[in-house]
Amino acid sequence: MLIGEYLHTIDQKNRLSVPSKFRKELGKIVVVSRGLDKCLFLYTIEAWKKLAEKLATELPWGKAENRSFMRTMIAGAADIQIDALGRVLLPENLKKFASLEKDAMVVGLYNRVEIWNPEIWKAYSDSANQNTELIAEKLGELGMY
Amino acid sequence: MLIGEYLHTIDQKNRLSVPSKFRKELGKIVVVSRGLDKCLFLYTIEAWKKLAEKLATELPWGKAENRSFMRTMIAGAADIQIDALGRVLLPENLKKFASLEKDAMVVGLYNRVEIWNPEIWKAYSDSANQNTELIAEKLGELGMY
DNA sequence: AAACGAGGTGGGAAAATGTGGAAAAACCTG
DNA sequence: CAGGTTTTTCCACATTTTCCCACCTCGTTT
Repeated sequence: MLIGEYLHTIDQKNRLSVPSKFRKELGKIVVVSRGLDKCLFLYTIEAWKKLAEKLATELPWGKAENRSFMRTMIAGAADIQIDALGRVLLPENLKKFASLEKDAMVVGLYNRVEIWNPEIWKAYSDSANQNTELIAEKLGELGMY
Repeated sequence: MLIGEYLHTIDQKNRLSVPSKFRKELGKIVVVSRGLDKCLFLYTIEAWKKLAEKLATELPWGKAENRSFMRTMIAGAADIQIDALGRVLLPENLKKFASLEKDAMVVGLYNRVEIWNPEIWKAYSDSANQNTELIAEKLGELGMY
């Protein structure tokens, strides 16, 4: 179970430490792809295969936006080996896609990890937190109170 | 059943004692997440997994508000091991979220624990107590006389 | 009232983690 | 094939986190 926020730095060689709490679950090789909302998605191989299959079988090809979504997710993906010290090497194109520079916010989302530019993340989560009623409503729907 | 209010201190290392009465019920590992009204929610790992599973599998990410809610709840949470002396280590981001500094009010609410800044808690419960009529009314609605 | 025990608090030592850089290997190019 | 450049592997440091122990306070017991 991948949860939590971690602020890490990207060094001159484009290496980024994976939070140690995530390493065991992620394994040695992961898949990084373009995500939604200007961040990167990082999956285990298994989770990625499931997702890709779902996309390929369940997403109707008729809609242009679906084709576009699939292409960005799958074509832009790269399988990356986590090095001996628990770091991933970010490809230049993905780094640019997510506006990543010196720092990165690494967040766990249950079955995937997202990598954000910290400033964009802050702006995003600040605006999300202002929506208290929405959160309360959703929590209620889920039976958490 | 988790009930009662306890005023505890957060030490320099961000550790907070869980009231001993709660420990048995909570188990060794808990999840702390952003709650409502600027407090933190503390769940058992089982309760949390149910919620996270629902979030991850049932909420379609097509909708932006679902993604936002997921990120708030899951990324803004932390799984924490209760140490040998019954303390939890609060992550910096959650501490900030709930405006926690030196002291914390730890409150049992039947099936979850809430962690409050004591001043906010006081203000909140004071204002709640002024609404005696409202409380009475709610009790009535629930069929409690 | 002293002794005792349980619960809460604080701090030090040891281990783990994150980061930067050097050495080695692979790659490309002229 | 040599030279230079990039990529990968490895090592070392510093900081953070984790683990462990000692103390203090408060309430209860003898």
